Amino acid sequence: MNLKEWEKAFKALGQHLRLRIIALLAEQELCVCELEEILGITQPAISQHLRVLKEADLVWEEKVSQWVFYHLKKEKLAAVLQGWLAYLDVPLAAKKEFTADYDKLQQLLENPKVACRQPRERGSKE
Amino acid sequence: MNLKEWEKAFKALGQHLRLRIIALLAEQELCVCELEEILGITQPAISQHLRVLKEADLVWEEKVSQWVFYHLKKEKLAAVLQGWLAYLDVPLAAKKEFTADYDKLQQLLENPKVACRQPRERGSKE
DNA sequence: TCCTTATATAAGTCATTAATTATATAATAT
DNA sequence: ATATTATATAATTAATGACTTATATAAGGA
Repeated sequence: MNLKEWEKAFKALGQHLRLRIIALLAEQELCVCELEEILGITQPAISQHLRVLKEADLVWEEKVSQWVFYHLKKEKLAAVLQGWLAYLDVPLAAKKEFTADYDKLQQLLENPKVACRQPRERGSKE
Repeated sequence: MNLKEWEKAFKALGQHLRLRIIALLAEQELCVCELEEILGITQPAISQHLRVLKEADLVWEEKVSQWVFYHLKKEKLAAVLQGWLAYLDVPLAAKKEFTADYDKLQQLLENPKVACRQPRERGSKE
């Protein structure tokens, strides 16, 4: 997982209809026409939401004759969410995508140019 | 937690700058001017992203003289993400916000009007 | 074959979000 | 007081996103 993938996944989750779709697919796989019935929105709207979920790799599709059944990738979803929490426990210095940010932060903390760190040393960096 | 809160939290997480801010605050609390330095974007942009995170209840602010230090609510974030995963394990019938959806789904499954469920009974509802 | 059903994609519109510039507020320092 | 620094809010614009209608594709049934 990298930042871009997490962003895409969280974006996919950040929409009420898609959260509903996920909750429904968590119960069982459903085809587009069933989601249409349940959710009461138009078929293209559903196809588009499903595409967003698929591009975030949170669902997979199974074509059965003329129908397409969508399945939730529950393991993947858990890996994404728990993975983000675990990632936050990695020290900033060890986060590959944050080396530039880490360097900037070190400068700020070590350099007495920054007034907000003067009076009493704040924060956990001693 | 309810659907609206989850939607708001996921929306707040679905943006690369906010993910970066969260990763930085996971290391230690930072004031707006420090985030400005590190992220290299304008101060109002940062304030606005912090507001989104605050409205999703993922950060808290500590005013120290003229500075405002932002802290990550890591426990809350974990509760949101793990809570969503746990919620998905609740049977649809027991999800209070999904009773209408559940009823619709039952109709679909019990009613032989729906062609896609005819050939072989698909899905886990037997 | 032709018609119907299921789904996807395209194009257009409207709403939401992100970023900028400008301004307001609050605290400190002179 | 006045000036400076830090932050927030407002207003505007630009970019995304969601939804609609229309159309394309694919499969099955008459």
